[in-house]
Amino acid sequence: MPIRVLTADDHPVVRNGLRAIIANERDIELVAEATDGAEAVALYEAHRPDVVLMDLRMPRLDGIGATRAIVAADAGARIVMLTTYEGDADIYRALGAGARGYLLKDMLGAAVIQTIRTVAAGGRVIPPDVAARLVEFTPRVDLTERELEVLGLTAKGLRNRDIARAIGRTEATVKAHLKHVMEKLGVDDRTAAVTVALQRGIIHLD
Amino acid sequence: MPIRVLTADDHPVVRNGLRAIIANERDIELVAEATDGAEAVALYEAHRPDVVLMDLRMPRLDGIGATRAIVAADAGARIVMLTTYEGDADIYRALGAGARGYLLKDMLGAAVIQTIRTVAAGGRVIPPDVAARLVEFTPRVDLTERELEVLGLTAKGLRNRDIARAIGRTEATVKAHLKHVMEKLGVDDRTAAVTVALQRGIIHLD
DNA sequence: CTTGGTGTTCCCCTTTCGGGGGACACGGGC
DNA sequence: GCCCGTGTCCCCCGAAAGGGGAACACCAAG
Repeated sequence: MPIRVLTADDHPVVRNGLRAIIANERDIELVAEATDGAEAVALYEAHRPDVVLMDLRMPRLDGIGATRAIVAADAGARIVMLTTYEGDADIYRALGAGARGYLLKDMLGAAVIQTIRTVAAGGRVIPPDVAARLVEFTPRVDLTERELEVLGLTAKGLRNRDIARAIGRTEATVKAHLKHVMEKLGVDDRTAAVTVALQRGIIHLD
Repeated sequence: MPIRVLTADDHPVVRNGLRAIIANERDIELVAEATDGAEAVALYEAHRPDVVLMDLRMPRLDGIGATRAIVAADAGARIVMLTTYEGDADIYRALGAGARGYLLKDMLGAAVIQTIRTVAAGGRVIPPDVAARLVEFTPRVDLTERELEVLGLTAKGLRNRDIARAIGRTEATVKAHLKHVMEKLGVDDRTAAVTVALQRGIIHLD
């Protein structure tokens, strides 16, 4: 029995590429292709594939959300996040959501196939080459909900006073949160806090 | 005689996808695949393809630089930038560098084929659907070299004083440049200047 | 040649930030 | 019960940042 695979990516070119890569393997069968996270969840339910190759960035529902939804319904789901490197935070979140693997898009087709087989067999592919090392050198940073909220508003260019109004708190509170954020990120000004958080995937523009 | 095409993208998955899309067309031939900008320039010289499908973001030399180099050597080169939307500034730069088309990666394979034919025939494909509109609503912003330099250092989290030292000018000068940047971008603080510039592709992290 | 625009440079003044603390309430975990 | 993380708020003060001019060089157009 072949390994049944579902792909989820909003770029047709990427879907085509994965289809082409999989087509060469006799024992791997592409059962469906989703174009966004919501569709991925629906198609997973409909086909119950052995492995899901999921993009992180998608419309409607992103890869993290789709992974959470699928794993919630089927704890045994084998999902591989296949994306470009967008910061260590996304890796933590993907694995935290239940992903069994994390592949970078600059890997060769052979690596994709290899990963599908490994994950289908119940294994995990926590990038031994790339992410693993990056993760070693970048201590994990956990911001609280409030800190994340304040940082997000800071990224929009709001002043402490306006952030305070936005969240219904005093400016002193906002300053305290931002101070903690800067400490955790190891920087000493709001602009650096924002760019570092963006690089590490802790926050996103949009 | 078939339309001879060269692709340039650092993601194997994407190259596979383009190869698969092109393989279905009898009159289009994929003559070579580059994995970065420098290779694209070399392969262009070696094969002189009719059309180049070029990614914007690549190692060593990016799509803009590769386009400039190719066009400098062959003014008649027909290059299509094929990338995800990363701000209007990149579109301006790509077209300014000599690209004949600008395709978004979320377009269907048919659109890619259509574009190849149009550009091969000497036409231009300035995205009639996406970029065109976005360009209408986002007035073009041109920052001077100095302003760009100051903004870039600001994004790294440097203080005005340190930026001043870095470029060998006084802090007052840096503040003036930054003030102009904020005016041009329509914001009133450095953090917003950075995030807006990032969104529009005027500057990049890394 | 003179005008006008652009890019660069600089200073003064007011507002906002960042860093050093510390305080108190609430909740879960040991 | 006690501790610790989280969230809230406060003070003080020096350091940055933002806003409003303004001078100068340069180049292109009238």
